Amino acid sequence: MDFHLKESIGQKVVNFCVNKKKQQTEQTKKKIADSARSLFAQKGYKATSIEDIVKATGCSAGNIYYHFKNKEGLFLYLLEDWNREWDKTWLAKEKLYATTTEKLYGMAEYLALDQLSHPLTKAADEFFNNSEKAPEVEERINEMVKGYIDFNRQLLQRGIDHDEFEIANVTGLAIILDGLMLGLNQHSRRMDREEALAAYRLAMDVFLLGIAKRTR
Amino acid sequence: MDFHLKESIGQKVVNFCVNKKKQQTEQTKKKIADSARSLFAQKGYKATSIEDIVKATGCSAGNIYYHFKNKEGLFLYLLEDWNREWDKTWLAKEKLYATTTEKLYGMAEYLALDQLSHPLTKAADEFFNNSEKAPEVEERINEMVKGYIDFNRQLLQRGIDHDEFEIANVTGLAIILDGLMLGLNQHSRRMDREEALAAYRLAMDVFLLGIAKRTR
DNA sequence: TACAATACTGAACATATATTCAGTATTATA
DNA sequence: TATAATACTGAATATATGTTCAGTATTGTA
Repeated sequence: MDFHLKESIGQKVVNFCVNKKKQQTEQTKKKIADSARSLFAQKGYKATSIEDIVKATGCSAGNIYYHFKNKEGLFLYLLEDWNREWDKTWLAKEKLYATTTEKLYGMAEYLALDQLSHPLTKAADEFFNNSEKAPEVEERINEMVKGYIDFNRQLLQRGIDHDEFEIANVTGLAIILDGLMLGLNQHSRRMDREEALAAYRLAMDVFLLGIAKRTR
Repeated sequence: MDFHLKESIGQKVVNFCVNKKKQQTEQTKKKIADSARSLFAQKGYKATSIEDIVKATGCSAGNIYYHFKNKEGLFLYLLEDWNREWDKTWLAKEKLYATTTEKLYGMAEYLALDQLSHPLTKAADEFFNNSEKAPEVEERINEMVKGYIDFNRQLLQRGIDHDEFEIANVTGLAIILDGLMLGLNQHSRRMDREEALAAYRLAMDVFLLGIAKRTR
């Protein structure tokens, strides 16, 4: 209405206007991400087409490619988003456990439930194992795997420092722990909630007994 | 040369002729299976096209469909062939080990090496996790998984009978053992021979300590 | 030799599906 | 208000690829 107002407030108005575009972008990006996540979870990576996402979001194919580099990029975004979410949730949850042993049981429980409510894991497996990916994507995946291993390694190291476990090869066991969770995840798809929880707990029982301090 | 000879020998000649066709079929089927196995192992399931197999074998697309129902059927054939091979090899190997503990270490070692030399596992994972499969195929896969679990269950049960382990939930542990091997398999793809062997051995160390009889 | 069954060919079919791009609409800037 | 930047459209592109089928060649049968 009054253009002098615009100038008098200056930067603030500009920021507001810029934000309106940023806001729109964020909103659209989120809408695409949410639909895509749900579809990937239901149908898997390959089986979910851009067309599917177009139908689910109501926005055009071109718009998806405006916000994401390509299908791979969209999926990577979801994976990284998921990792961020995990870090956040875990950081809050971790404090509730006193010992590393308790933390590991807590992690197992969370994984059991997260995987059931969050079947993106299935699509992730498909994506990780699919051999037709760009080198940069391969690299990004390697980093993610390294991150998971490192997470376990640090957890186990703290357990050693607190005299809970007796471990010589920490990295090796970090890999084994990840492998155990990874393998169980596949089996948990054929289980209901209670079975999955029991399986993860049992796995952790065995793992912990396997690395427990021995009484000589 | 002499048509009377044909008649005088009778059934034998007939069989010989029938065999010539059967022989041809077997030979072609094997050629296709071998090429396909190698391609699936290199490129993965989805990434290997019928066209690829056509080029590798030198026979036509139609011929592949003459011998196998479709691409899924061809892959299932390879999986079942692999299972048969495993059963045979294991049956021979198993006798060399006295205790179940030794058998489990033997199994781990074999899996570590087999998976390296036999990267069909990667394609198998892709295939198992792919959600676009016919119901009958799904069923066949479920049976295979059941078979793997049952194999472990029997192995563990024998260990219990011989007082080697202390296990309450045999089936649960059979699943965990399979999951452990499955998860390790994924990681072993990023390892060389020695690393993989060490990882599998360490995993079995932990697993066995985790289910060992306790001294009270 | 005539007929039947089996083994095989390869082009055509059907279709799915990631990606681009010329153009339009909306919003920011001066 | 004019220009630039950003957000978006949707049809066209490009192409890959599983599967079929009419027809041919080889082998078995009587």
